[in-house]
Amino acid sequence: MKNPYRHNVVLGVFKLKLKTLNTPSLEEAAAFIKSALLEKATIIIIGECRVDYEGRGASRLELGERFVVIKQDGSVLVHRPTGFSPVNWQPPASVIEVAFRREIGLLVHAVRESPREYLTVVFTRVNLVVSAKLVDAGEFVMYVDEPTMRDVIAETPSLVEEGLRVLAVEKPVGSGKVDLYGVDKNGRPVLVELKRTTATREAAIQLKHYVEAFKREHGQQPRGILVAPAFSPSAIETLLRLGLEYRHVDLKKVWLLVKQKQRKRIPSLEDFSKK
Amino acid sequence: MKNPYRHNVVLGVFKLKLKTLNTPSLEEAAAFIKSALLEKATIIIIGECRVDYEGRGASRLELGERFVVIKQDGSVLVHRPTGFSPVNWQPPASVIEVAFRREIGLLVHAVRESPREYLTVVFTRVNLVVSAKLVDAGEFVMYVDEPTMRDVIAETPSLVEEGLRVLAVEKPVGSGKVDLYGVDKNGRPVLVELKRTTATREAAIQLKHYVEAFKREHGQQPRGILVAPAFSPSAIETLLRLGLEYRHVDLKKVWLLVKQKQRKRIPSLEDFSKK
DNA sequence: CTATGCATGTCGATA
DNA sequence: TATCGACGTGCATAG
Repeated sequence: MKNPYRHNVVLGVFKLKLKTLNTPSLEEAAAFIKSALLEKATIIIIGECRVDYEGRGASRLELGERFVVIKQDGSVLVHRPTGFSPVNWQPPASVIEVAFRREIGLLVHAVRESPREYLTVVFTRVNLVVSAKLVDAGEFVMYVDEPTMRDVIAETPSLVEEGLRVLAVEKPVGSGKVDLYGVDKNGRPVLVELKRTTATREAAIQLKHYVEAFKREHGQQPRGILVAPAFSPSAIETLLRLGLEYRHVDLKKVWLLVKQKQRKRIPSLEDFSKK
Repeated sequence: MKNPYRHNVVLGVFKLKLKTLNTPSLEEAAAFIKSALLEKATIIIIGECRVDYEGRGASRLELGERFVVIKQDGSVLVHRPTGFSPVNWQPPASVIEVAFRREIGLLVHAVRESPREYLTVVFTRVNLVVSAKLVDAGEFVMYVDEPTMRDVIAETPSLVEEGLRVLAVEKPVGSGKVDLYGVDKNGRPVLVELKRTTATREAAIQLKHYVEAFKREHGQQPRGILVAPAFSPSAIETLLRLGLEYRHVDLKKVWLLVKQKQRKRIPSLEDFSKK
């Protein structure tokens, strides 16, 4: 047989280089995957497998149908048919070995140093293997996130309080950095801690830490204001108990200001959805 | 043409039901994916795409080659050729729509309510589509995690301190729960906070919160002990400043005790790896 | 449903 | 390399 792979198809040589291998024997699959690893391709394996992991934690996954992804940087993902998270994985830069063992099956072994971790996938059946050399230089921009929110409020401090003047962002205080530092209309120092999502008790405690560190370092008691779109009950209880303040911020207002700054309008997703 | 799909292959009907579609037109891909969605299959699309997201945040990903997974429960993952994390995603139970638009391309639109979030993938080229009905009832056991560590130490408190008696696990204190509550050999109350990984300043602050809440509720100052395999410098600094204690715990010892309790030995991964 | 805390969290920035 | 804090964190669990 000239070609050791059944149903082997090579497509789009000049663009995405992609190969598929349908219903191979485990031995054929092993050869195909080894070759794809040498090419540093992204590999997707669909079939029936068991998974063992040992490292920072330890787990065992019994037999079932899943798909396994080996990426071009050595990361490995084992995905079940439901759920966002992979059930098992190995981070980038893992060393990957593939072997066929007659008595066991197709082994995909990923090892990582520091911390030392092992992931072993044992396939008892392979339905499909895909190998693809993906080229992806597309820019990724997250344009509504915590840094954005911080910058917008730094430029428009009235969103927090009238008369507030912001003097620094990410000001080092103690062993950390407070999001915003400024003075209020009475000239009193103000520390602002920002949360993009609902603020928890932890955020209140974090702010308290900054307030105390500031007092130790500057000998002056600053106001501490926690700014967030919402607050958990325990956050409010803790804030009041610790003598701190809080302000709601309307994320929609922040977004509006962000979009005003961005000249080129980003098309709404509604434009794509049907009426 | 009887079959609207080129290179359509149906395999393993009695086991994993899998179909592939090679180098389809965008229109063919749309039809194939719609059909697969009706079957509630796991779908993998490999090709060139752009991605927009808007919801809790907002992002745009420019053109590049990726693979997109639509799982049987409505979760969507957009993966670049490197990295553990998907660059974009939609959680389970999202509503998915697929459409072909001559001027735009192949649209995969995933919408989620509460919070309202949109994900739109626009394919300009599709190299491969895979549809697979995966059946996965395999049990997943994580046998070294924080609850395990807590239970082991609860049964063997000498790992923390000689003479310590544990009276409660997950004891409610204030608005949270402390991992272990007990009394030392002198009858003084002890609160133990456990970390499975290196303890940070946050962990120390969390423990302090429990100690203060306990004092408020019981009128008695308890000892607070942070137990972890390692401690960051700022954690130690904070612990000392707050009058708290810390103890190293050897995870290997904990594992040994776990494995002793588990009668059936879990096979080592070394058994699979070559000599 | 919200609130809370763990996670093999991952990831990026920084010292 | 280790530490630190954000994350569209996800996720289970308790109330």
